[in-house]
Formats: sequence, structure tokens, C-alpha cells
Amino acid sequence: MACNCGKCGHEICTYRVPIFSNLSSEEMIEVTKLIVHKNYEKGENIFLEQNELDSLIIINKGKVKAYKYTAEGKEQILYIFSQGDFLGENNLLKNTKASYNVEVLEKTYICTIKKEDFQKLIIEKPKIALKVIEELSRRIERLENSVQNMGTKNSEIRVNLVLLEFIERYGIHSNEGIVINLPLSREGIANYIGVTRETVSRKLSLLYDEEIIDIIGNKKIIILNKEALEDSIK
Amino acid sequence: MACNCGKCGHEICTYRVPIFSNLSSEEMIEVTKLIVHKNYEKGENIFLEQNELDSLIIINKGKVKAYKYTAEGKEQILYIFSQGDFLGENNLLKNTKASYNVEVLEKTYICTIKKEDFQKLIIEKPKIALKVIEELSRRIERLENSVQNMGTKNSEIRVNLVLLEFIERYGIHSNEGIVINLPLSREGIANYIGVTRETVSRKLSLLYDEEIIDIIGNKKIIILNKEALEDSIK
DNA sequence: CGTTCGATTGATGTCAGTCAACCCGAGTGG
DNA sequence: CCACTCGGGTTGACTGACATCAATCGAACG
Repeated sequence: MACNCGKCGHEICTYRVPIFSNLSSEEMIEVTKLIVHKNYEKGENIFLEQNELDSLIIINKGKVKAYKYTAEGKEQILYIFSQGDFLGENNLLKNTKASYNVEVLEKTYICTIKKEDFQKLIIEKPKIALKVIEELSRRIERLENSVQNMGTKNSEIRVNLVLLEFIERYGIHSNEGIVINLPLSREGIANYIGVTRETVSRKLSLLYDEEIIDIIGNKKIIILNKEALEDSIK
Repeated sequence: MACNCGKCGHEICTYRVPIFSNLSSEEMIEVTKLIVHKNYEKGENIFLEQNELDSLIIINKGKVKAYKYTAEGKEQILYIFSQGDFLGENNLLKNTKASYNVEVLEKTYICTIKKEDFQKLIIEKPKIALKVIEELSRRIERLENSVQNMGTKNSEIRVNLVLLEFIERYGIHSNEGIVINLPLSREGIANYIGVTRETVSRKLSLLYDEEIIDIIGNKKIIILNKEALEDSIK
């Protein structure tokens, strides 16, 4: 499954990844030699909970969801990862198993670096360690926000919050409004914010009636009135 | 507010903290010189959301809660930190503001290290950086579990899950059962798992009736039947 | 001994989950 | 080119669990 896409040459891949971004050209080349490419089709799993991982995985292009199952057996999405994000970091230093499942949402190209290689890298080049710390802090903040959001009972607020998050991460400003190409289906959104797909549907319809959003098919939403969303969460 | 407790001498403090645990004695002494001690009484805030922090904070002894407010204005507890944990790490490298509030749950002794000093340390001693990464990974896993748990609708399961977590972190095995000295009030537990205090009360009473736990006042619970708790979450 | 704060218990209301029907667009095959 | 199927999405009716409101209890403290 080696990458032969032509576009994702080694150099490009290394440059794209924030944790390597402040390396010198020579270092970059050194790192690039360690990388193995792979790609996955929509619906494939990169790994599953409890899998033993021997490599750090970096997303070069594409989108994936990381999820666990709740005690009730429902899928709970933890993250949506895209270009530049890395996964499998929890077992970089310790020898633990994967704590979540990862499924590909659209054709995705990844770079992998063997655990031992990465460990060496991180010790030899403290710059990388600092970048990793930075990135982990960012991820912690995302998770803290998720907990905060999951703590709000009112499901209308949760939907509005996820829309605001999507605006930040995927929003494209145009003259009609802010266009969001949804990374998730209705059910996916539901599993991300911890409600049912019916509830997501209903709340989106409501926002549509109020002319706060426009719904274009299942994969696109246009935000017409961001302020209204922000006001609704006080 | 310098520490004058006698017990928490500088050396001891440094030894207690996992992120410094694999330093040599000389390095330890070096680090120790950078530390400033403080202590707080129950109910005091170490810092509040949006505060600018100029130091990393390490808990030497005691317990604190870190929390945010949900969109509905309810307190959502993110972490309970105790001995050896550090806080304020998100603004170590970046210049961001505190993303949560921290309130002391019992008399707590902390060590602080100026941001610039810690930045230097972490660059000079990659060992520390690795420990920090390890600790951040652990915290990420905790948060991922929190999200997973907040995703379960059934509040009985949530209460059982938090009891199992407390067994891991605070459980003392005795011949009567597993004794838990609760770090939080009923309301605190409620704010941690995202339900109301009444619901916590009711679910605990239920477990008491089923002779799965024993309730000793407000601050102690004895687990009589851990298996029953584990079974209940499937 | 009285006050206070947290915990418990009970009664009631509400919102989101559940169940079910239906819709719609994409893809398939005749 | 149309008929059919299929999966995801929407909508409606109903229900149940948890929040809310309220009263009472009880332990801790001065």
C-alpha cells in the first residue's frame, strides 16, 4: 500500500507537518528518510482500540475520525483529525495499546515513522520535543472544550457549539455567508456531540427556519447569521 | 505566602514531582533553586480562567479541582489534581491565558517555577521534555475517558464509572472493602460527571440499598461489591 | 443549643430519546 | 430511460429519565 500518488513526495510531506516545521533543510532530509507512506480509502480503519502500534502516524492529506464506544455501546467521536495532525502518540514513550479507533472519512494519505526512530529523533532534536508538547497542549485544550460542551444539557446549544467549531476549522468565507463542507454525516455529528441523529436534524431544521443557516444537501451548510449562533450560547 | 511548613523542604518537593524524577542529584539541586513555594487554604483559587500565568505550578501536597463553566452557567469539573500533578502547562511555550479555573479542595502546598526558567530547563534537559510529554499523554487519556463517559446518557452508569475511577485513584483496600475518601462533595461529583447533585444522591442511595456500597457520612464511601459496579457498565 | 450548609427524598414538568413512517437522492440493473 | 433498492435524512407522536422545585433532614460548627 505504498504511496504512489505522485503529489505527496517525501519533502512535501515533511514540510506539511507542524512538528517538523522548525527543522533545518538538512534535518528535514534526515527525517524524510525515516518516513513510510500509506493511503486509505473512505471507511477503512487505520487502527482499532487495543491494537499495538509500532509507528507514529501523521496525516498528510485527508480526514479521519477517532472514536470510542460508550458504556451503552454508542460511538463517541473524540477527534476529527486532518492534515498535519498526528496520532498514536500515547504509545510513543510508554508501551500502551491504542485507546481509540480511527476510521477514514475520505481518501487519506498518511506518513508513518517507526516508534524507535521517532524516539531517537525526539531525544536528538529537542526542537521536535517542544513542538510535540505544543501540539499536545493544543489537543488538551480541544478535549477540555469537548468535556465542557458535553456538560451542557441543552442539545440546541450543543449543536450551535459544534457549528461554531466547524466555522473555525472548516469555514470558508464567501459573499453568501460562511460555507462549511461538513466532515461528518448527521449521525457523525450526533456521535460527536453526544445526542441522536434525529435531534441534530431537528435542531438544524430549526436554525434553517430561523434563517440562521442554509442547508445544501447533506454535506454542506452555509452560515447566514453567525452572531445569532454566538448569542444563543450566551 | 512563602512556604514555612517545615515538611515541604525544597529537596523533597523536587523528588516528589514525576517530571523531575529521572534527573541526577546535581541536576535536582539545580532545579530546586528555581522553585518558589506557596500554599493555599480550602476554597481559595490558585488562578482563574483568562488569568495570565507566569509560572508552571506543581502540586506538592493537597488536592485541587480545575473547572470551566458550561454555556448554561453550570460548573464543569475537568480534573482533580493532586500530589505530583502540574498545571498551567498550556502557556509554557505559547503565550495564552489560563483556559480554566483552579480551586483548592483542601490545604494545598504548591511549587512554582517561572516560565522562562522552565523553558530553559526543558531545552537544556531533554529528559524533562520527555517526562512532560509522557504526563501530557496521560492527561489526554484521562480527558478522552471523560468525553467517553460524558457521552453515556444513562446517569446510573456515569455514577458507577466515577466510583470506579475513584477506586483507582483514591481506593484503600481494607477488610471491610475498598475505602474511598471522597475528594468532592455530592455537588462536586455531580459537576464532574455532568448531572445534578440530586441525581448523584439518588443513584448512591440505590447502590446502598443494593448493598454494593456503604455510605459513611458525606466524605467516605466503602465499596462492598466492585464486581457489581463493573458488571453494570457491561 | 441553634444556625448553617450540604445531603436526601418526594412531586412535578420537560426535553431529548425512541419508535415509526416517510422522503429523497444515488446507484443499479433491466 | 425508467423502476427499484438502499442508505441517510427528516418529521411526528409518544414516553421516560433526569432536571427542577420544594420540603425536610442531619451533621458540623461555633
